[in-house]
Amino acid sequence: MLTERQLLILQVIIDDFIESAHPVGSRAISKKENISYSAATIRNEMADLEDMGFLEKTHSSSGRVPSEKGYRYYVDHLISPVRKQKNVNVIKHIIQDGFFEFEQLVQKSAEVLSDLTNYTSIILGPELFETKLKQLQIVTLSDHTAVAILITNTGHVEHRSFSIPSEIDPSDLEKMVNILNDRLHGIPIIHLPEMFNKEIASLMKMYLSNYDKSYDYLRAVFSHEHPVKLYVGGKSNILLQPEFNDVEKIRSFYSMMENEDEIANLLKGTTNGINVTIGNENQVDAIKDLSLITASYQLGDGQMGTIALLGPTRMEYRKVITLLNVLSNEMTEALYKWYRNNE
Amino acid sequence: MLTERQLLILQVIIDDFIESAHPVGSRAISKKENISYSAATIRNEMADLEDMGFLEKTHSSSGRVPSEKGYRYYVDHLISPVRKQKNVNVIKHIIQDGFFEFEQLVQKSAEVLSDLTNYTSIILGPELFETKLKQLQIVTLSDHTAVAILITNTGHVEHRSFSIPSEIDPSDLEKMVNILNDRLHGIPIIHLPEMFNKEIASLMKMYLSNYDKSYDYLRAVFSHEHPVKLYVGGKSNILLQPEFNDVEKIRSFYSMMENEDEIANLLKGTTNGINVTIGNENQVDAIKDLSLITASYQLGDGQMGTIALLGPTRMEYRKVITLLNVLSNEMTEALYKWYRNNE
DNA sequence: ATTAGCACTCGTTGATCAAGAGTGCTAACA
DNA sequence: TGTTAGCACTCTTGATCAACGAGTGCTAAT
Repeated sequence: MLTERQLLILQVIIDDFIESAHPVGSRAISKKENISYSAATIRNEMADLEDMGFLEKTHSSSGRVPSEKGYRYYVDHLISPVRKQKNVNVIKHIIQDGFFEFEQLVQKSAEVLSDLTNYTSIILGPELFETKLKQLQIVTLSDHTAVAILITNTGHVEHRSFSIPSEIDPSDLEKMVNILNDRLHGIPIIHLPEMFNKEIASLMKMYLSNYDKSYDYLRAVFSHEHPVKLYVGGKSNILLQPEFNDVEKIRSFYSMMENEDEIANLLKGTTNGINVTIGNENQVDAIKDLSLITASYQLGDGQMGTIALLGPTRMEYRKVITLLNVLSNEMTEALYKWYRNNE
Repeated sequence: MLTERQLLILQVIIDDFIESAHPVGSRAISKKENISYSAATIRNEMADLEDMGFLEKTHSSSGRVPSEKGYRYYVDHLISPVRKQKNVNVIKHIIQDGFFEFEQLVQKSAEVLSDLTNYTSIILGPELFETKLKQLQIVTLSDHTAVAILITNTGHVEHRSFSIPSEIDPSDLEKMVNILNDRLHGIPIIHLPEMFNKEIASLMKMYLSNYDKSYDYLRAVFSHEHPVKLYVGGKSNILLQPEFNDVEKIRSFYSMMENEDEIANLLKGTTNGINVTIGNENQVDAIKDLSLITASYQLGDGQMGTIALLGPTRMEYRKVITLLNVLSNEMTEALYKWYRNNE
């Protein structure tokens, strides 16, 4: 168990290191306003904290650096009650500025978040558990081509082009759309793939040429795996962090960020509320020396999306957690207002 | 005027430097198979080439490095007639593998291009000079919200959500859509903004609430400025180039790449055919030490898009030019087939 | 329990030096 | 006259080393 004083010292050390990125020594700590002990005393405490695994040295006679365990303790116990930040108003302002589309709101939020923190922000669109198909439309562009448009009750629109075999009569196509609309209207998106497999496939086979591929594409549109869209902000902001002074690190970071699947994996399985994973706590290798903070937002009827910030383990946890809290609440509220009338 | 021998030496030096990224010395050149002169002779020629501005030294006793003028001459005169590359087949294969949508084709192409070269690829969607409005649809999601969908004759789909004032009757909305469709069908996209200003604005004012913003958004959709979409591939590939061993360089590169407007600016005003701009020939500051190679592709009736590769001035010009040639031709052809029937 | 003092450790910085790559120039050569 | 061998010179790179400073751990005094 940690004493009062150890708690204080640990907190001050981590705060200092988060700000300066330099190992912090006993003398520097003893000079802080709220510290009234001599450097020697601090040294003893630091040695103890190191024995307990909260601190580390970079070399035998260096100052101390928080270990992952240290950060973990800091996040769990030492972050003082969230106090108002100036930035909060920025976020509120952005969100309440009115928006006309989900995408807009999210993209903007991602950028603001990254600018406020200099970390990389990732926002995962809501998983559309309960989104329902509102309407399916097929617009023919010519005798041979058409575009299928799928509209959900939340205003999400997906579209795919495909070609029509020459044997087919446009009226047949129309008929098919009617049938599809009839059978699929109001069906939760998540159930569309089954519907396809069971009932619709045979129908499509009759009417569409190069059935295989058209089928695949339409299936992809309907599948709930696919339309989980990713919004990333400030990928280059993270380069401002001194941790990224190594080209090799930058490379591995960017090549991970180019792989959407991997990022989606990162955010998968995040629970409600704020969630912090530090360094090796992360499952994905590429970010084992980074920290990820996620927050979820709700979409009216329980659908969930995720906001996240990715930065060095030496992260401004306090600030980030506050911001994510505010943003997720604001987003939830704004989206609630926006969608509340949608069936 | 350059002598035969100087030409040969210049070419060999640039080829060597492009491959190795190291300043090349006289001894190394004299050892090449197709060179039968001694190092001393080469040195004399190199000094002359330097006097003429085709070569540079990194310091007083270093080997030579091509100057921008050198690269320019190399690109204009020394690139041997394009010979078949293995990679050509890769491209053909990708393109001819069939595609169902423009976006898919383009995104895939961008990735392949970047993978084949280890440079960053940028593809600018076609400017839709002659694209015509095929259909406009408004789907109501609820009493208060609706989504407008705009479909062009090329299968491009844009959509925007907006809110409906409570005073409006759905049938009125329907009426409005009918009117809009009536007036706008077949109108080239490029003319839509005027149409809006002149005729449609007053119409919308009657029917839509928060008219100002809805109007702005719909206008943005219709405007031809906006839908010039950008596809970027392999942003992290460029980090493999030894030129990018400096964190500051990487930062400036990435922050430019995050700014779509700036990239669009880069590619604006490119002419038909292949175009190479080297280093300071570029107008945009952020890439004054890079080279940009662009190629245009056609969309059936003369609409034009641009494919580009961005890399260090020490670029494999020969290979890149070949690839861009092939790809732009293949894209033009594929798009021609794809769109040929669209009205 | 705290702290002053001190010896010790280790990373950083800057100077020095040798090796190596490459040049420019001169003089000899075909 | 064009080409080449030879050599002195330049500059970068990498290694080595000493001085320095920040910081620690430990001991002894308060």
